[in-house]
Amino acid sequence: MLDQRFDPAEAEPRLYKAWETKGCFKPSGNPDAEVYSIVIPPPNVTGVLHMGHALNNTLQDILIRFERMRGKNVLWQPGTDHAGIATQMVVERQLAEEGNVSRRDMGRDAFVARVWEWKEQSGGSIVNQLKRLGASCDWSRERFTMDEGLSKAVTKVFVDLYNKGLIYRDKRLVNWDPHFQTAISDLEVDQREVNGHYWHLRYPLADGVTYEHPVKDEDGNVTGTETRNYIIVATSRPETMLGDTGVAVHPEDERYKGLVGKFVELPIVGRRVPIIADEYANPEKGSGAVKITPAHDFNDFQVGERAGLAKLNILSAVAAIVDGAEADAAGIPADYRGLDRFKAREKVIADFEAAELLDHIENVKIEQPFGDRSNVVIEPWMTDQWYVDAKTLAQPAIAAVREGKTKFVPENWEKTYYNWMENIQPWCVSRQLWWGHRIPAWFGPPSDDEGCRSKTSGPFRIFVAPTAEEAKAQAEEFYKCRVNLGPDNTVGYRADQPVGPGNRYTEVDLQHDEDVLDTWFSSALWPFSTQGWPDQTDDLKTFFPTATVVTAFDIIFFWVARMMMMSLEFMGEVPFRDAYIHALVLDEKGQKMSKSKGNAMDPLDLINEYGADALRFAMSRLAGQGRNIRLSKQVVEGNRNFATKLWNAARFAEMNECGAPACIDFPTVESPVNRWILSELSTCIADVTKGIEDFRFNDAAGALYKFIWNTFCDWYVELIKPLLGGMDDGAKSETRQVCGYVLDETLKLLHPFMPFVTEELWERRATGRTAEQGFLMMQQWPAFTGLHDKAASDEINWVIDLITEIRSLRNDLDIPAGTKVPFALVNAGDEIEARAMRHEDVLKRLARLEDIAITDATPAGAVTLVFGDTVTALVIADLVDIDAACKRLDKELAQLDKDITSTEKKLANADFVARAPEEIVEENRERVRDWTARREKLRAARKGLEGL
RNA sequence: GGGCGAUUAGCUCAGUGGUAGAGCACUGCCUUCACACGGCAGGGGUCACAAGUUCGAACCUUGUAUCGCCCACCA
Repeated sequence: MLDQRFDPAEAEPRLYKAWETKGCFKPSGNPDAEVYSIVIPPPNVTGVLHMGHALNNTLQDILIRFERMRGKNVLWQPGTDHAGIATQMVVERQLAEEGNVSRRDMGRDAFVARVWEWKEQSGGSIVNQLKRLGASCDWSRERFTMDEGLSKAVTKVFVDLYNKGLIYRDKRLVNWDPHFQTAISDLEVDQREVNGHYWHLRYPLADGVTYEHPVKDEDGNVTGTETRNYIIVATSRPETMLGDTGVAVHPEDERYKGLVGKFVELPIVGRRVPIIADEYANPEKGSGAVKITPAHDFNDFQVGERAGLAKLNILSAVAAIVDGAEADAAGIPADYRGLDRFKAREKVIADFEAAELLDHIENVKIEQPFGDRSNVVIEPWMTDQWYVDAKTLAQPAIAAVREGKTKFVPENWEKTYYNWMENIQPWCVSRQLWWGHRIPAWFGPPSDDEGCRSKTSGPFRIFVAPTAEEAKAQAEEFYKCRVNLGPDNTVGYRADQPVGPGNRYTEVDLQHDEDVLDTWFSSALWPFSTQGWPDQTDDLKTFFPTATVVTAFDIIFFWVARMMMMSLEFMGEVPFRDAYIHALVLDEKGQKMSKSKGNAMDPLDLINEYGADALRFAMSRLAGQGRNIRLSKQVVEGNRNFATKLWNAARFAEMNECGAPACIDFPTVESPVNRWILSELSTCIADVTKGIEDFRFNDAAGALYKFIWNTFCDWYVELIKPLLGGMDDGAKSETRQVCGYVLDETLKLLHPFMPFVTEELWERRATGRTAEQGFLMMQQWPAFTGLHDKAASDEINWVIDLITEIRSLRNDLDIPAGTKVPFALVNAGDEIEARAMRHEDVLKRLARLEDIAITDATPAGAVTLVFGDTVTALVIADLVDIDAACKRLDKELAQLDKDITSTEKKLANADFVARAPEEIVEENRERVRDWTARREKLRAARKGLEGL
């Protein structure tokens, strides 16, 4: 006997373990079956399950369980991502808490060993959390982006791209994160609006130059000019003036035209820098004159390139402090050395103020770049980094989507994809971290006879190879001398080797690049690196390309686009046929959930409280395409209630011995109610199947909710109670079979969404089921082989409508629920009378009727109920509230009058009749006929009431 | 600055040319033998606004307003 409720806390872990132990998550390996594979978006190894993961993996699990039940050879490939910055951060924090030495004191090898240790001990707890959610990944194949195999793939891709000229080293401005002390890619920078200032600084003009500057009154009208021996520039970052190498004005700006070609004398550093004309200067912004710091600003960099200005690094590349070799050349005073950039800012302002060169300060909101993980202001920096030629790789990736080889769902994300891909910038892939894939590049001294492969050649000769030994061999071949592999952790290279005859070195030390690759570089290979590439494994042949990738829109650029590029380059194929882009999970107010806002809901809390099924179904029902999901506790609770409802339906079945039938011979089913529910089931199967196929999870879940609660529980169960309690053994047996069958089929349909409660019920309903049939999750997906019996549907819908009408009337007339009322059909006709008699028990039971009489005249003291246009039925009651009955009729009559009038008006319109499709016109005519007939009957009933 | 999306019942959202829908919340009744995590019955909307196309518009077109998000080099 089933308990009154499902206990998820007890059942879910037990069921999950049973599935996993029995190997249910492994691919079937059936060579005749179609293959269906998904690679999980690898969560960070440091990650904890959040709502986004919960949604993302629920949707994948639905697809996976669905296709598995459809008999496909299914693989859901799991794994985690080494997450360079995040992981390094976690371990460094741990070191600090334990009072240990810092990473730098520890040294690279020891630190990396320590991270691995952390990973083995505490990494990947998210895997267990995914199991709580019910994710049916094949964990025996779990991968990690820093596995040996995946690292091999990463190295190969880097080397190959380098050899193809698609990876190169370049010195240009990068987004420098001063907190983590590494370069980051454009995507890892968030623009945030903050309260800031424009400092309007006076730069004295050199060589005694002066000019006339317009003076404005308070209303902005020019009232005259004043003579100035300075030019004003506005800046939100005053400290960068230390690295200024120019001042730009717009060529058409009348105010400054005369100053182009002149110089300013830069305060503090005393450097002469030119005033140049450049269209970048916007006369409307600030003072119209803009200071140019090419080494610390992306715009200025380009202006500097055009004007041939020097690029002076004034901040140290180790921390955001004023330092570095070039600071000397820039003439920066000694008391600025070692100052933090913001301290330097204060000092610059103070110095300007002291020199009476600070014109004024303006309070403004400014957009500032922040590191998305560090949350500190990004410093644009001139450094040598590795870049991927994304523009070249993007072309086939764009074409593949245009040709429909990969489809985005919903389609509108293709625009976002194109937009980004068509404007893609070089991808900076080197990171100054220790945790990650070390870049397979070795530096040697430059040679005179051949420049190195980087765009700006720099002082290095670069050897890129899969292993140090191969790099060494390359170098020996190149230098024609002895080559040593330099020790790790030494910065730079030894170019101080003696040069021999013929301008050749006699001995060379190679230094392994210190940097590691962007984490997303390895993620981009995930669909094929997890399957054994670069080896041509069976898994690779079987499961690549994958069917679908499921991810949130904020990952399109980071991951989806890059998988497309890498996959097309190295596999010559798209990595997935469909990219399903789902929404973000927001809180009930539509705010993005975040720890700092304190509005984050923990999926594990919800799972503990309501069960994983409830959370999964809640999200599925809300997962409409193109919509964000607003989740609240209340919604999850509602879906837990749904699970209880299903559970109790099964309990009802159990009490009434509705077991699991071996099979149903549909054509032999006799009872209309059973034929009706089988028809409804067919429709439900079609809707759910189509819904999942089309990634319309909310439609599929909605169809199930409606079928189970409204159709099965509210009506079918009630309608069959008389049959189950009746004397007709044939009907009873048939009903038990059909009820059991429909319930079992429903469990299958619901299983991808609510795997636990359905599996539990399947097991508990095992009576009559053979052991070999096994788990519900391994059952075959229901096919559309039920039946569609229109006559049965018409009949049962008639019964349902009649019961509803009578209940409504009873309610309006305040007839107590317990009171049984006599009921009569008046001149209803043979067919209707027969139908009513067939369902006499049900009608009496559900409408709470005393009896059903067949008459040809309205009984005395009765209230008539007009049901449909052919049936006149009536309710007899001793104490009827006449006023209430009249009111009810009047209300409906008023509505009918309104409807009839407006429809008649429509039909009187010649254009409508002439141009609208015939069936629409006929539909309207029929409507008027029905309504008019009904109105006549209602009017008669109204008259009858007045006589009481 | 560019792009995308949204605006339908108190709330969350379906509905893409033919009589406005669901869930939750709300109101009333009901401890009826699967379920009070329940049942039955209700109330509640000029479909943001304006113009246009059409016999007919929540739906198509254009514009406006408000909100949200993404991208973009921080004077």
